[in-house]
Parts: sequence; C-alpha cells; structure tokens
Amino acid sequence: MSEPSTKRVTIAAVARRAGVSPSAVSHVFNGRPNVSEATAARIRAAADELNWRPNLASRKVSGGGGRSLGLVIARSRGTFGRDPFFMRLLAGLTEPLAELGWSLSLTLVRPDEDEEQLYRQWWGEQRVDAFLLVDVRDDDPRLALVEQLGAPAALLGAPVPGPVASVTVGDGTAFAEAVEHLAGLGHRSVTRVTDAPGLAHTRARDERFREAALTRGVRAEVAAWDKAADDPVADLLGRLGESTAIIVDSETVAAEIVAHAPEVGVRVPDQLSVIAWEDSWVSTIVRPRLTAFDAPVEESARAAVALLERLVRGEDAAPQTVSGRRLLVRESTAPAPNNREESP
Amino acid sequence: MSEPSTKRVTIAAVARRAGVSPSAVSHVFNGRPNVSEATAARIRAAADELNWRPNLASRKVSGGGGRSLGLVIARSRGTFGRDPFFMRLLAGLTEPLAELGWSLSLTLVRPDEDEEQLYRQWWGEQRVDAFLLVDVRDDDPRLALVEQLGAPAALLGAPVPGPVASVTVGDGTAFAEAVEHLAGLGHRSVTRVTDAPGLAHTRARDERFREAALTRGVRAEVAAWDKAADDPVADLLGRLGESTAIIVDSETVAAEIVAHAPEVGVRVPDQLSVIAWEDSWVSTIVRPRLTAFDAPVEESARAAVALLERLVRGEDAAPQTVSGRRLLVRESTAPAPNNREESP
DNA sequence: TTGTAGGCGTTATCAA
DNA sequence: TTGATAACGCCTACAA
Repeated sequence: MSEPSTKRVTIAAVARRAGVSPSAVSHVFNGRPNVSEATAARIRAAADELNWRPNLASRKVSGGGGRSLGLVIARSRGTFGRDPFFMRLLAGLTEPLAELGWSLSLTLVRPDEDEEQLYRQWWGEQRVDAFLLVDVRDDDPRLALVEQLGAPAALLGAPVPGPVASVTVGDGTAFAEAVEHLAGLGHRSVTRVTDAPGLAHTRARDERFREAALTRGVRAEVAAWDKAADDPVADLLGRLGESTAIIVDSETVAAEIVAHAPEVGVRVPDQLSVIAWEDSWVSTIVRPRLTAFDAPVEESARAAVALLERLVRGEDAAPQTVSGRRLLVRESTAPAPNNREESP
Repeated sequence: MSEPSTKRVTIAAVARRAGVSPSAVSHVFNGRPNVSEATAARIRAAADELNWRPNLASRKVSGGGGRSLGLVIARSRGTFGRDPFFMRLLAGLTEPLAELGWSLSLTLVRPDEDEEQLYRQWWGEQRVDAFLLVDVRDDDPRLALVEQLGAPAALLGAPVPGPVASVTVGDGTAFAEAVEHLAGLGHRSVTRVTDAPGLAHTRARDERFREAALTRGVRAEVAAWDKAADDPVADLLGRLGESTAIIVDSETVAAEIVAHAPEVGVRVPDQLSVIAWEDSWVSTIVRPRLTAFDAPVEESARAAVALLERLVRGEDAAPQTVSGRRLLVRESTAPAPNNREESP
C-alpha cells in the first residue's frame, strides 16, 4: 500500500513552495487584503499543486473558523426511522451548512439516556459550536442547559418562553384552512390527534384548533394517540365519539390509521376523513392518499442555520417564522357520512 | 446567567485546581497508568467541578483522538428522503460511533455536483478521518480517490475489485429463499426489478438470481425501473411478459408498485406477487403488506464502523460479510394465478 | 509518580 | 506588502 500517509502537507510546505512565509499563505486563505495579487496567485497555485487545505482542527485551536452544528435526536431507532420529517430535516440542513462550510454532527440517544450529558460533552469538547434543538417539550431541561453553557442554540418548533431562539413554521391559518375544508364537506365534529403529548407545540396547536373550530361552528375534540395499546388504531377510533374527521399531528400515525382503519371496520374516507399535519412521500403511497399539510421543512432548516450562524458570530437573532404550510387535498377527506347524524 | 462564556476552561485551570501539572491531567484523561489513584481522583474531581473536557480540536492537532467519520451521500433530497434505508443506516451508525467517541459528519451532494471535490476537501482539512462509501457504482471514481488520498474507507454493499474494504450483507441464500417461496406458490416466471442500474451490486445480484431460478426450474427475467416514465408502475407492469412475480431491489419502488398496481388494473397479490429486497416500516403501511427481506442494516453499520476504526489505527482490515437477511412473508405474495398457466 | 519542554498546524499581532 | 513571533489547548517524550 505504498505508504500513503508519508506526511501530511502543511501550510509551511505551501509557503516554501511559493517562496513566501506561512503567514502569507494564511492571509491569502483568509481573505485578508494585504497580499499582492501576484504573490496571492503564486500561493494559490502552490496550494493547488500540493492539494493543501487549511487543517480544520488547527484553525479551531487558533480561534478561526471551522464551525459545526450539533444535532442530538433523543429517539429510539424505531421512532426516528419511521419519521420522514427527519429525512427532510437532514436533507434540508446539509445544503445551507455546506454553503457555510459547517459540519453537521449527528447522533441519536435513547430517550432513557442522559442526553444532557451529551450536550455538555459536545460543548465542552468544542466538538460543536451550536445546537439545533428538536422535539422540544414543555419545560425542556435543554433550554436551561444551553443557556447555562452559553451555547448558541435554536429550536425548531413552537417558541417557548425564555431566551432560546426558535424557528417556527407559521401555522397561522392552517387550522382555519383545515377546519374550513372539513366544514365544507359537512363535518360537524373534528378530533385532533396528538402524537407525543409533552411536546411544546401541542398546547399552542390545541388552542389554535379550538379557536378555528369554534368560529366555524364545528365541535373540537382532542385525543392522544396511544402507541402502547394493543391495536392503537382500533383504540383511537373507539375514542372518537361523534367526530367524523381527524387531524393527525404525525404523518406516520395518519398513514397507519388510514392503512389499518378498514381492517377494524372503518372506511376512510367514507366514514372517517383524515388530515395529516405533515407531509412526505409516504402520504402518496398509502390508500387512500393522505390529505396533508405540506410544511416548509427545508426552509425552516435553512432559517435555523442562518440564525445559528448569526448567534455564533455573536450577533443576537430574533425568532423566525417560516410560512408556507399549505393543504394538499388528496383522497383521505370526503363528505361527512349522513348516517352518523342521528348518533347521540 | 452569570457571564457563562467569560473564558473557556482549559487543562491548565483543571491542573491548577487539582494542584498538579497539566500533563498529569492529560495522563489521567488518556488512561495512562503513571498517576496515583489518589491524585487521579483529585484531578477527576477538579475536572468535574470545572466541567472540563479535553478540547477535541486540540487533541486532533496534537495527534490524539477525536475521530470523525465522513458520510457523503450523492443523492437529490428527494431520492434521499424517500429511502428508509438511510434512516436505518444513520440510526445504526450513531450507536457504535458514540461508543468510540467518533463524530458523524454527514452531507448530501446533488448527483450532478462534484462529489470528489468534497472528499478531497474533507480529507485535506482533516475534517474527517475515514469515509464510508454508499451507493457505490461500477467503476466508481471514489475508490481510486480514497486510495490516492490514503484515506481509510469502507464501502457498504457488494465488494468491488481493488483495495477498498467492504461490508456486505450476505445474500448467500436469499435469492434461493425467494425463488423457493415463489416456486412453492406455483410461479414459473419471475422478474427481478432493478432500481439504479449502475450500482455495483446489481450484476452480482443478477447472477445470483439467475442461478437460483435456474436450479429451481423457474424462468428469470430482469427489468429496470424507469422512474422517468409517465407512469412508472404501468410502464413496468407492461414489460413483465409472463412473469407472475417480481423481486424488487428497492423497497420504495416495491411500495409504489403495490400501491399503484390496482389502479392500472393489476391486483396484488392475486395477479402479481411482489417481494421487496429491503424492509422497513413502510412495508407494513402499504396494502397488501410487503413480503420483504429484512437486511441487517444496523449490524452492517456497526461492522463498518469497527472496520474503519481498525483502518484508522493503521491495522488492515479484511472485508466483512454480515449475514442475517431473512424473508418476512406478508401479504404481497400469493399463489400464482391459474389463468396464466396455459401460456407456454 | 510527577513536572518540564517541545511540538502539532493554524491564525493574529506587530514590526520590518 | 511581507514576515517573525507568540498564542491556541493539548499530547508525548523525557527528565526530575
């Protein structure tokens, strides 16, 4: 294997080859204006020939660039893997990150593990320079933690009280739209199905939903998805009361409901209309295809990166709202069944 | 919040607090045996109180630990996002990586971008210490590239000629099993549906498939999935000839076929049996549920990490085969239709 | 068992 | 416009 790692090429080698001092090379590669165009060109050529690039670790040590974003996802492999949202998030993160030259450091921790420890570690090691917080819960200890550490951080989701900046997808008119759509189809009672109850955005959404329903004369209920139940779909459907339509926080759950409902005797959309609060390709491979809200995940990712970049530079950054949630009407919503009318 | 970022705490601070020299601290944190248990405890206590951890960048500069694995995925956001395999891969990677204290640096590049450039950059910057190669194609330029760079690398998928180590999921008996299963159901002609034609494992699989079919008196065909077609499913089904069963490389494609086939007049599994070569939760939310091969993705990920770790330490590592692909019979396979029997 | 000194590759400061 | 020189925070000989 011909000893490939003879010696790593350094800035000194480039300097020697260009007949200048290391600092000149540094200047050129950091866009400082005090180098003549001629020598700059010579330096760049030398670097190219040697295929040299500034060592990231060294830059970090000497205070320079080389930033990296930490994303810690506290989910089991299973619940991570079955949420297409994360694919979109990751994909959306990489592009703006690449533009900045930042790395993305990703890890999963099991929900029962001590994730705070990990934040401490990554920050302490200076492995990352900022955190993106997802799945933020009410009273999430990470909020105080990043504050205490002094780590730049932003959360994706509903804003929470406190100084941690947030990037929110503007739900402004979404519930109104959804309820409007359903009311137009004759539904008089709608249940909102929440996935993980503790999440910070749940309460805000509940309120919006209730408000939207109220002003349209639609009855609003809320039910929690119980994944621990023997047959979660049957369990949920059994708790629906008079509702003829549901709005489901999680797309995965919506897909499961739509797929499984017929097998427990409920036809979608004939007997039950279903709207998913998130959208991905999954919505189109279940039958009936899911009527869903397409959220601007990629844009949120970009906004979050931009926000964190500002924070890292020491500027302070205001909370961001990204708008663009739009209802994609597909096949899982239909006129309300008449036969439910008499039901108490 | 009491000025948190006054000054980053360093090894010197810890040393001072413990009343020792910096090197003593270093020794303790690098597991060297030349420190008495008493002072080691004192040092650890001091580090704890100061909440200090060795700066990763500094360790890297001074040749120490702090490794990081590079994963560059050359896919569009869309094709990345709709492949559950990557979720499993990422999830599977994080655990062994965390055990080693390695970071995972992830990025997506568009297929038309110069991905080699990125490998060069990451390696040159020493942003990563090893690469994991996925979606390896015949004659993949990255193989020569990592060799030239002297970068430790391993590929996930079929072994390729050359010195780059590979982690392969042993397909040994998988095709035999699949064909056996289908032959047992009366199928006499089976088509293998390939996703991306250039991938390195395609040819190997083709051969295995043909062989397995031959020895069981089943006719073997191969057809490529044409995602550019107006209606890819209809297009594919139109090219199936006598085949009453298909084995589909990509789970996503299989899901799409199963979902869409009835809409173009083909009932699954009555008229067509479908087997997916990969498995994830998606297999269970389409109807009929997909009969699929469950591949040990997490184990492969772990094997790849272990292999790369050895490579980085300078040991050389043999190609690995991870076994455990097993057929999960669900609802998308059924007895072959009779009406096809008369056909020669 | 502990501490000192030098080096890792880069950036920043300041003099030439 | 350039180039010494001193950090940056840690690790590893080697000396005490």
